[in-house]
Amino acid sequence: MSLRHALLALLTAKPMNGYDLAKVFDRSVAYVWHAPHSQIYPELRRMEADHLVAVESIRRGTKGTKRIYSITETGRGELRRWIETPAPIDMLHDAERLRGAYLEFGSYDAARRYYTAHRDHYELWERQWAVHADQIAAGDTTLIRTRLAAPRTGDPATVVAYKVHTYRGLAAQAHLEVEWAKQGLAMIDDLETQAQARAAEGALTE
Amino acid sequence: MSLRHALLALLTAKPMNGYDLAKVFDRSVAYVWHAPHSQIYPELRRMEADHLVAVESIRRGTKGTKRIYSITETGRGELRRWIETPAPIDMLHDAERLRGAYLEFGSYDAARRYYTAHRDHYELWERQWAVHADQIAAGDTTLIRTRLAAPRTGDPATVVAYKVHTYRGLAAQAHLEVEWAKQGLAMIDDLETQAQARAAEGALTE
DNA sequence: ACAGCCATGTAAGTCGTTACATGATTGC
DNA sequence: GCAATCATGTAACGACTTACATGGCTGT
Repeated sequence: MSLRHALLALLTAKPMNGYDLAKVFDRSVAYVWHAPHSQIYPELRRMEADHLVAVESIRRGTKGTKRIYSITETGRGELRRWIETPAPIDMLHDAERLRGAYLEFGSYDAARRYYTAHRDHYELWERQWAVHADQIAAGDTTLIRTRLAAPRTGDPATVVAYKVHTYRGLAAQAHLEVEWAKQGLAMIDDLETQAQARAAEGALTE
Repeated sequence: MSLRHALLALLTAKPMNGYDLAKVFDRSVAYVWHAPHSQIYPELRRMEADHLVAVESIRRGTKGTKRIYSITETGRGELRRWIETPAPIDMLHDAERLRGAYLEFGSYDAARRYYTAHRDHYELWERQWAVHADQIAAGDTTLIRTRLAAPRTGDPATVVAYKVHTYRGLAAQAHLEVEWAKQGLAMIDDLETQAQARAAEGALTE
């Protein structure tokens, strides 16, 4: 139900149609939860059926309609419930780490490619998360400004602080990932030279 | 396809039936990738259909049969391909972090519950990952011993090193999560007292 | 007129979750 | 005889992915 709550959270800033929601999503929530528009549209329909959002349809040309969603009281209640109710942390499904634990099935070069890609990936995300945290801290995105200006938003310092702490936390995690990958690369060099040394010794003994 | 590769990796140690595989899974791969037996049995059937594993059926009572799976050459090829081929890192779906970014929809106490649960969760996992890494480093699990004794296992030091580095990495990540949660708890105290101070000031001014 | 963005979807397939279901063997 | 554990599944549902599909509006 994460997508649902993410969309509700965005709609507390202001009413939006699916397209705008998808765009705003990509520049905010997507830093923790990715979703393509093909998932957003049907989810909004389901949320409408569950009365979490209300829709205003606007004609567009002869056939098309633009659907503007706004959060309902039921929707706000669901957001509150979502945070107030303790939620078990999901079971682990770390495909990346799984590959990392079984690199022995490939060559040393494949292992190097793995760690290099890992390092590059998290170097990128470290920057992105850090920038995003700074932007929120500075009130420097349209979304956060709209959100803080919206009625019934609680203490602005609190709203900002939770997000900043989350994204700085992610940046710190990413930093550790980068360090881990670099150590991995050094480790592979050691493993390979040691394996070669043993192979050479074995050849002499034979 | 992670489950598939995890099962193949386990079968390089020795042939096993679904039940044993599920048990061994829980004490090894499950530290990075969770799967219940209800997923393992059908997956093994599919892997058989794809010739990644071969089966020996053994009668058991009048009706039951025990199915012992072993990895085929095709299966070993698939493991190699899995590691040799660069794989894109999955899109982010971090439900826990999403909740963390939107704690403002609940009370300060709900936020405290969130961070407390987060801290406890990762304290547990930090210990588990660290212990698991140590056990592998010491060759102290049945699986790793069987694996190292199995034919066609490569350099034992390499096999062990990849896993130890992975699990120590996870332990380090978990440690950071714990620190992050503790900082979160301190942050909430600050936010709440500051919000109360502002509320009191507002009351005076009115 | 054409490109680029606005706008909304559907469809097929894969993977994972939770709950249900059944029977055999072993040790006490 | 009974409990624990061995052993193997099915079913319904929910969530996510990738690809396909269609048409409107806007500026040059």
